Amino acid sequence: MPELPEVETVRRSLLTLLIGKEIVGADLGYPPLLKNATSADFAALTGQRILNIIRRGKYLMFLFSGDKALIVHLRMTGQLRYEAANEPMMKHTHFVMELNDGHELRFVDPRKFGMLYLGSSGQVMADSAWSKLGPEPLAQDFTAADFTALLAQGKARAIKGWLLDQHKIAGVGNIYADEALFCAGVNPLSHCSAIPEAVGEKLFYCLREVLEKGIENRGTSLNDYVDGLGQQGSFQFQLKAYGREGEACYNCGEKIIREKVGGRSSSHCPSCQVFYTNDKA
DNA sequence: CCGTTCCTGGAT
DNA sequence: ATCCAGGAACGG
Repeated sequence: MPELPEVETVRRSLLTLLIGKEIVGADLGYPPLLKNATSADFAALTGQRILNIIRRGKYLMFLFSGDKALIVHLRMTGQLRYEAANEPMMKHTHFVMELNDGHELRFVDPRKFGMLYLGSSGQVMADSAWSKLGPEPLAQDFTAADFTALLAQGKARAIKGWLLDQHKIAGVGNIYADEALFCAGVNPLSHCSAIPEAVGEKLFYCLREVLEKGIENRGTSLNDYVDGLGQQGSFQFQLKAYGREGEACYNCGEKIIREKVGGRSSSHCPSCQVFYTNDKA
């Protein structure tokens, strides 16, 4: 489940390996992944050089010469792998970009949930949800005051669903949402606008902390996630809420429980995560 | 705003 | 054999 820290780790792991490389062949084996163009368009990347890789939320954008760009969203099980051309192709490899260094950039995605967009950088931002994303939680000019002001606009919506809404804040998924809420002591069902300002600020700093620690630890590898070189992260060993159902809370010893919030499983401590509500008792 | 859907592999 | 994981598009 690649979220912001995992996607950023993939970006960093690929960056120096790919910058300046020329694409000498491009094959899209499963065309439905490419949402706004054809496999012939994909093949036409041949001859271009890779200029940069940037990230916004959980989206990666590869910038090529010739004013071309490719947006890749890994969704649940997508992997971008830099592999030697003679390495056996993994099952569920859906695109291959041959490079002029004897390697290939391969996209592997068992569940085929991934999304690709191809075109000019302006086009791919418009065709994907890139341009509709909320602020980057780690951006230096995004402040606690900005965050609490946005939070207040969430009104009676459950904070968990709000954190997962990419239009509000970019890059947060189920794991880091649960971790941030645990860190801040906020129940996932809490109403956004009922969260006291000081607690909202704490949530902001907690969110940043778990995302930064996630990046420092090169991501959370629970099921499928690996970086561009196939290496696992280690943040799964530092999780305090996500996936700890039935285990003792590190703060109070109470058992962590899991319940559905907005259709998604949510792990939290029933004792030290406070439920803030707009409803009058 | 919420629920449903996409898809496969792993757990039960 | 059935259920579940869940990011985001889509429909209501």
